[in-house]
Amino acid sequence: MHVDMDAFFASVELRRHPELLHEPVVVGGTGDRGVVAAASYVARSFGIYSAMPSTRARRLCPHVVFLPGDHAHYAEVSERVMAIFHDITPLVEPLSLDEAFLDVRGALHGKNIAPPIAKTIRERVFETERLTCSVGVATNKFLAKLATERAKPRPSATGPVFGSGVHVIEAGTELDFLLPLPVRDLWGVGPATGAKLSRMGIETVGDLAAQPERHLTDALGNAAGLHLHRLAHARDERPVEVGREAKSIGHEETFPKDLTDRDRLGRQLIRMADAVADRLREAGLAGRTLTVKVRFADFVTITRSSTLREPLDGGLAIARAAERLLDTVDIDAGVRLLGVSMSQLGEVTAEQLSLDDLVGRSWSDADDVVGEIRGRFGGDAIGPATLSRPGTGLSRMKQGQRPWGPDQDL
DNA sequence: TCTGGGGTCCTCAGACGA
DNA sequence: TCTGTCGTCTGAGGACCC
Repeated sequence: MHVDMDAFFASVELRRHPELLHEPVVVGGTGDRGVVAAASYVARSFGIYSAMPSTRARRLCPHVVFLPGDHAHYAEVSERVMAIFHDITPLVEPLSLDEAFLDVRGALHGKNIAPPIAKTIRERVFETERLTCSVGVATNKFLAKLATERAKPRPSATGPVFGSGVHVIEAGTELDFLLPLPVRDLWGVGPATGAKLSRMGIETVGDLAAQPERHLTDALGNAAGLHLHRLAHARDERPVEVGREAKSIGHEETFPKDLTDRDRLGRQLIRMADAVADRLREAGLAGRTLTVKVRFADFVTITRSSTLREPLDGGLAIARAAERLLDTVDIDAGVRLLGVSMSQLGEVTAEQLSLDDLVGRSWSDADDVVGEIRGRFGGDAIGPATLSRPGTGLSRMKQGQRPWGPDQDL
């Protein structure tokens, strides 16, 4: 079973701003380089959809109401919704804040009671949160996700057209549902693979299913070819996975204007390293592989990475290593986006220190103390001195504070 | 039309040791 | 000692997802 909240961020905002209920509302980056994170159904009736550049959304609907978004609040709501799912079954695999897979086979006791369970979930979510969700029921994960799409409300000129909110693909009817769909509907077929398949004359899942496995692995590579061949035959044995652990933690930002000044970029890098270190420490993790990502003015994107002998979780250590990587990059063309991420994560055992302990200790110890001070007095209580210089216009930025593009100049 | 941010997974090439 | 092969690791980049 797959559950997906309807226009989640936008719906949460409409709940807080009922006066906007009949207005086109978008949650996303408000600046020229922002994108739409979620569009209300009224906004969708103007042709606005997620991931659309904010400038284009404004052109399509000049009176659209842009809201900057509140990631922390959405996370809280998400947690409560997930708790409702957990009341139904312990086998819940969240995919993002607004959707999850549920394995309800254990609740079936030999009977197909998934449809009533789906109905119950919708009712409970609406009763407790005043939010609607759509549910797909099928014999495996990817079909359940496709079923959810069929259950979703559809935007129209007069507002959203709500269906039953639940779509069930009965066992034995999987291929009837699947084969007529456009191949682009399959999980793993994006613009690039879609274009490649189209050049091979493959437009529908049926076309794909008719291909020998070898044709697909030759054209798309081993993993993607096998994966799509299986999906096209409605085969997906992936279990609902509970408690998946993060494999990387990173932070990246697009600047309102391209940067060419090395010092300014360096300060941005320190700020991002600091944000990543914060999140690593919160999770009790350290990373061995550091990656710096640079996107130039022409949108060409490169990464430079380095695997370190010792795992890092300190802001200063990460920043220093990141600066060494940045120094290998020619930034004259202008940098549009900069990012820092850590992977090869492992647990660390934290050691608490006081400032008095710091005399004669290492920078990693200082990072621990910084973490503790922020824990007690808030995230802005302490930070790298580089970021406090008058005139830098910089402040510490945590995940979600500017998640959908820059709002104003640096 | 001009493209965010946080991720995951895959491919490929090169280095290196057995 | 030299060569070839294989597996593994690393680094870079691409594609995809929400």
